[in-house]
Amino acid sequence: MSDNKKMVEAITPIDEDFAQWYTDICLKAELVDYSTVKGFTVLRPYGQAIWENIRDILDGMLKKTGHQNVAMPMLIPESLLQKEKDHVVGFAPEVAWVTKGGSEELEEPMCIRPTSETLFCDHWSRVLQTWRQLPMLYNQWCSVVRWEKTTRPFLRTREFWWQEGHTIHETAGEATQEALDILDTYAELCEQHLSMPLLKGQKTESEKFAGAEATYAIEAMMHDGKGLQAGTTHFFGDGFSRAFNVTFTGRGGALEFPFQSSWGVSTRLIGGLIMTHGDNEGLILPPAVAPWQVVVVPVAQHKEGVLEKARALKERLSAFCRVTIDDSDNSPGWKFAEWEMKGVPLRLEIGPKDIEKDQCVLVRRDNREKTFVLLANLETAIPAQLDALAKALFERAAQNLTERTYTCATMDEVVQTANEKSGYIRAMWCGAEACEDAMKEKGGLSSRCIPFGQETISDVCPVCGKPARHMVVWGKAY
RNA sequence: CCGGGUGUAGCGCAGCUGGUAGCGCGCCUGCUUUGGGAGCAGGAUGCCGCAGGUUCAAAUCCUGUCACUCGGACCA
Repeated sequence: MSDNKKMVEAITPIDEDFAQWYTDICLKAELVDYSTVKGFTVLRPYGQAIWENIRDILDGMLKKTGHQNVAMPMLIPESLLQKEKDHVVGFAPEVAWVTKGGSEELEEPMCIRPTSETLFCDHWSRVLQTWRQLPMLYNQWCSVVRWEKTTRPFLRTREFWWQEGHTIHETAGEATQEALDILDTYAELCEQHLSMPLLKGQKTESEKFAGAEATYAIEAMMHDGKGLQAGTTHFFGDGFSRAFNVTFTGRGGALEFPFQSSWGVSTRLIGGLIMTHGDNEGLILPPAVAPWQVVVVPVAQHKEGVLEKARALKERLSAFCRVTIDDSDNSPGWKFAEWEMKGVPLRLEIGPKDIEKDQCVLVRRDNREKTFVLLANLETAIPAQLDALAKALFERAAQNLTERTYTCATMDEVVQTANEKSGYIRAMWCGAEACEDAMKEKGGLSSRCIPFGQETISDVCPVCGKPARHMVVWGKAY
């Protein structure tokens, strides 16, 4: 009963100010702290633990499909960055430079990697000799730096943590297939483990990665209807190979250039989790990546035997789930609120009344549903509830994605929908960049992707009236 | 980068017609409590974002700067 005011003060209501609500959660759930340098954040233990869980899942998938981890240098000499033209034009405005070593001016400035294509290519140009070495399927977990103007925790920070995969192949077909396969891997990570439904598709020319021939993306939708590019994969053709003179002797004896792919997902996924699943009580974490899947909260813990029982339970549960116990001096109500803020999927309450009956109370974070469970049944009840919660999160997000996806045939419809609704708009497109710009000007929309599942809404581009070439999903994005 | 807002104790804020800093929460100690953010008593905590300037005197006025935040532009 006591103090709902505290809750209200603690976190901005989600419907009142979504952006502020998001920032509040990042801080109140103790995921991040700001550092003294603009745009750089500290990943606190709880945030880092989520990232490590995401990392471990994806790392396992990548290794299963033959990828190997490597570690590249952090600095890129200016001359190396310059080698691929489109690439340098795309990244030059946002790189940070190192110009001094100790007190000595460097002969050549070096940038802190914004991404490592150039480093991988430089390396391959030295080690690749024969087709027998192909494909090379490399990946690295690292942080990169991009000097962004506007920053927000997880979504856009000047330094962020990610994995970047880089592969080279004998043929263009294999490299393209790699980009598409990894897109599926990302989709599996998001949908199966993060309970985030997605749209898969190809990026338009203007949204493509600097230096790529084709960029593919998974696009998620946040609770407020804005899009989030959750991951991208790229097919480079042999552009980088040629620029960096990466060659191998082919099966026929001729010198050839390998075809290349690269791909990445980052700590931005954590931002996606927050904005997909969170509510007014705080974060809600999918069990697969929750640092704690269950929190044991003893009730009336000073009473004879309660704490001992709770601790024993925690030990028992640790055999099959990630579990912690809150045996601090705080009141039960305080603990409930605190662990809800942190998004722990299941709460297990145990007090004197339960102990008498050999039971406990399980409370689901997403709907606060309480169930009394016999202690003997926990080994089956907990996994079942975690599973049900993961599915419910996915369903809720999928419904949001479906309900907020609108279909428009004319420009009037597009503009009206963009003004009145928040979400994705499916509309046809002729392929001209000018029409993309017009969507931005008139509706504030950018092309999210050309989805793999194409449909024909009309025969013409709503902007210019010329024959339509693709159905594009448009939206406002983070 | 452009525009709005904000920097005072760990958090939220008051003090801003100049006179050397306060409230609530939290924190520490003790006792009582414990099924939705517990109660009482006692206690500790400040380079008032930073740097200059005006003044006998600056949290307060002026200038600059840094950071956070919201919106826009830009952008993986």
